[in-house]
Amino acid sequence: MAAPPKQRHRNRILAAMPDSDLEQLIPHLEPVSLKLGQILQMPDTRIERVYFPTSGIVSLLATLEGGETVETGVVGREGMVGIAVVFGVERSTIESLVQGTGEAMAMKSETLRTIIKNGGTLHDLLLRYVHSLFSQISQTAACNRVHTLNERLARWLLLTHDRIEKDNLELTHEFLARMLGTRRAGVSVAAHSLREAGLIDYTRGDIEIQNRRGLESASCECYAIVKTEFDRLYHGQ
Amino acid sequence: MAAPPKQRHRNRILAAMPDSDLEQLIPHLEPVSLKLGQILQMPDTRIERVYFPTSGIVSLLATLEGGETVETGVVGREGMVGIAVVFGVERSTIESLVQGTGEAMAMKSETLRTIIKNGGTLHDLLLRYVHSLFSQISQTAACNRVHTLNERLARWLLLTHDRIEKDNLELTHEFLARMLGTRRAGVSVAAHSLREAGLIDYTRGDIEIQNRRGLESASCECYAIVKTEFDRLYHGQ
DNA sequence: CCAAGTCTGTACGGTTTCGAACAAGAGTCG
DNA sequence: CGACTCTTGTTCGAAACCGTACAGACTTGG
Repeated sequence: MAAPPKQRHRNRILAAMPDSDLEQLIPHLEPVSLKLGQILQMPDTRIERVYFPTSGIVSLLATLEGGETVETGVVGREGMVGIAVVFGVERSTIESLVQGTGEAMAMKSETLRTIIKNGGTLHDLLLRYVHSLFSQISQTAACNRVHTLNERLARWLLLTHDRIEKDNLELTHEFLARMLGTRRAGVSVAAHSLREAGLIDYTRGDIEIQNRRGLESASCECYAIVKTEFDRLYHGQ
Repeated sequence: MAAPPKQRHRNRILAAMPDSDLEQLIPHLEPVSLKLGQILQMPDTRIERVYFPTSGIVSLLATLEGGETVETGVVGREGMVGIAVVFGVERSTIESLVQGTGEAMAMKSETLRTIIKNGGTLHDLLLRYVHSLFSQISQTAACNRVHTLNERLARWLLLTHDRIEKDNLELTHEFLARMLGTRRAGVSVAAHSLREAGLIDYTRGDIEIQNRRGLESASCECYAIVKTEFDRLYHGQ
């Protein structure tokens, strides 16, 4: 039972394809659900499928010795999970973890490889997407170096808010700590101060965005930079 | 006056191309020298040319408000400067700065775009290279978050040493600070402690690697991870 | 050879974050 | 309901690093 066409097009990459090209893809796309905490791709493991999210959000994580993790990028319905396949490699050091429940259209890596082998619309779209992701990761690298936890938390909430498309995020401080590469206690303190400022509210495992504008000024410049680059992706240069 | 073929092949991407393909490229390649401190690409500015270094080393920098910079990746003779062109975009937020004097083969962005439009060997090689670069930047993002300045300095020296292919690096603490996204004074202290440990020696503007093994243990895991991913690039998976 | 500029050594108090720990509230399940 | 687990609040001293400043050593140019 295939998903309705509308659902399919919620992914921005698929949506940007001409109907004729998209129709060739459809037989190879399978709707799957993305469950919170699900690992779509393990580090250093063969990538079997790629995912075009239609809702929900996926974190790209770098893993360090001792099991510590740091988020380096996020993928929502503007992108695809499994870009290594576009590069023609079978595995990568990055872990892909579902951070917000949702749905996606999945495709076998092998199929994608065949389809993009000789260029074409999808290939072009994916490469442009890779550019945005590249910008995002670079900015994250700089951000992690120089900005405070408060700023980074605000940035993270904004980036996630943009992708999840609702006002409440179901996640714990512990989870946030693993994304931000810091201690749970640190997140609690930072979240507390954002709450004090009236920017967010939360109870256990549920954070609510209350004042986006406020969050934007509490955040570092990195949010705006990454957002600009993503907007450019789908609205020309 | 064209550079001798041998010089040309010092760039690993070009070296990996079959002779027949490479010959088609040669007319479009122009030898240029890379001078310390030279900016090959400015952020948010149209990328006119791409560079295949044959020696020397180029830093990829993220720029922050207030002019602070943080290095997110490095390119030596294993790669190409200007990957945004591969993605089909004209500009990126990244600045490319020559960090070690050397030489490169340059090509017009427009030419590269035409050549790789319909796939081909160069396209495949570039994509695989992008994967390595991707790994490097992701790792840097995580590294910047969790590792100490001492560890990161050791890592940086090793990555640079691998690319510069000589034992002395001509650069000041001030320069290193801009790469590592920290204070000059901080670098001086860290460098001092590496010298105390007998791993490096230096006078003003000149750092000498004295004990690679030692540096490797002083460095964080990130060096090994990035190196492994690059080695894989040119020696199969 | 002297003056000016550049580079490194080092110090200061202050901020951010760390690692670790314990308390208390909220939900869950028998 | 009570025991248990999960989540958040909060504290402690310690570490890393910050911004700033100044001194001294080295280099360069007149």
